[in-house]
Amino acid sequence: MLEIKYIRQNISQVRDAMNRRGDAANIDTFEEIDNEYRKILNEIEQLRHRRNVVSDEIATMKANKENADPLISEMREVASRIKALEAGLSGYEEKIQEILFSLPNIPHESVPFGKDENDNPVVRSVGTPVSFDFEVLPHWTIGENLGILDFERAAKITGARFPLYFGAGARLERALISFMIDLHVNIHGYTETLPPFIVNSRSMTFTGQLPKFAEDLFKLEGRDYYLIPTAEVPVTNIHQQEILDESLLPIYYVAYTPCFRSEAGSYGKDTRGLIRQHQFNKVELVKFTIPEASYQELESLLKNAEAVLKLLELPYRTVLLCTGDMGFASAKTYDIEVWMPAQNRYREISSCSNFESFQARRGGIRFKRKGEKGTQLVHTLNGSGLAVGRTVAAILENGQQADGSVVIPEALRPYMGGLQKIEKLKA
RNA sequence: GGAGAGAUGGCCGAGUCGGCUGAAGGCGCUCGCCUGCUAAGCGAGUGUGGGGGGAAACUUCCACCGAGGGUUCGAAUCCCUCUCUCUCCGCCA
Repeated sequence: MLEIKYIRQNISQVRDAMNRRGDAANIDTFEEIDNEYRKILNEIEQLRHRRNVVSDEIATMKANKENADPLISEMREVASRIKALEAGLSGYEEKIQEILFSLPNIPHESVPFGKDENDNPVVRSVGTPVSFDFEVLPHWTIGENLGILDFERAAKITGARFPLYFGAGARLERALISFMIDLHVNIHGYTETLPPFIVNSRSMTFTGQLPKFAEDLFKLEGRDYYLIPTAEVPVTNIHQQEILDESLLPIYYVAYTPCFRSEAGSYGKDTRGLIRQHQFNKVELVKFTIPEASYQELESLLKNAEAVLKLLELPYRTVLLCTGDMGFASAKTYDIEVWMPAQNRYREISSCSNFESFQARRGGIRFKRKGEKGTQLVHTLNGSGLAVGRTVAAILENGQQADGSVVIPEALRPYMGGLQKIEKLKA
């Protein structure tokens, strides 16, 4: 959410920014409604002032045993007038709230203008895709052949887009989670957290999933509870409505959680394999920082996420999302894309964003500087470090051998009980 | 699930015949003074959001005592609903 004061004072810049993101419709109605709102509010405040003054007079008159009846009957009318105006005002208030909640963040100046993912510049490419001298198989085939992935049975249990792992596959998923968390905790200095996997609508609103993207979420029937689509939601909300001491910042959290997404509107996309599931595991990095440090923190966050791929020896590239491809709440986002041999292209495996004060404003996450009065909003950042299911897919495809086995990256072997390659389970 | 208690400012904590309480007091914090020694003392200041005025320091008005309604000329104080927290009992991984 943007600051209403900022919008009022910089209406043309905001309109410009919304245009760059491809939607400025709300800004025009905002100006109109806001003016009307302030007009009414002004009238109400004058009446309230009058009421406050006269109520005091009534109090003193009563104390002096004087007759205050005329004033009281006058105030009776003032009160009903106020009530009527307030009823009208709340409509405008709601409308303004609605617009504020629907406005995306303003892109940082370093974000290139663009329409969609084709306009995302590549920042760097690391590692070289291996060339195979046999027919490259997609990870779902590899996994099914090895007996470690079973989408058919998963569909029986639940439905489409759910994973079921066996044996070394299940172990691989678990190993990756531990490996990633250990790396981020021991080497990168993050604090491990294990948050709730279900959150209320307030938390969803603070991080930006609600009210605009409700259709992407799974909601629990009859309750104000949602399954989290990412650990970003519960972890960022750890500090909602708090005033943090400056000395605590920056705060780094790493959290493993399953993620649940309805994937509405993506029918037909990535129907096979682990790429697009209703439930997947992810290790997420979240930072809270002072404003002036947030962009350098974004760079280090990105490096932290990339480090996972480097250690797993998976080829990847990093792209900077253009204005038209960025997420709603983000001011700047890098995507990390891993090489998927069977698809012969790079696929997103991490997304690292700086939200600046967008989430902090919604969630009331502030900090206090020593020696200064007042509080300031923190900047929040997060990034996947990494999406685990997609990492499994990448390992299966990049590590596949002619005989159908899959070589496990060396860094991961200690987490696999020393296993070097995954071979077909005995039937 | 049953029975109670409670939600006030950064923190602790007053505040029930509704009216100079935006909120006593304490702690913490900031600035200044004092003090020659990591302490103590003294003075002042110290919530958030919004509207208006001012270049600014600042000033003025409105709102906010868990949330939302209601009663009233007037509510932190009375009534209703909800949420959350805590204690005891039961149940349970």
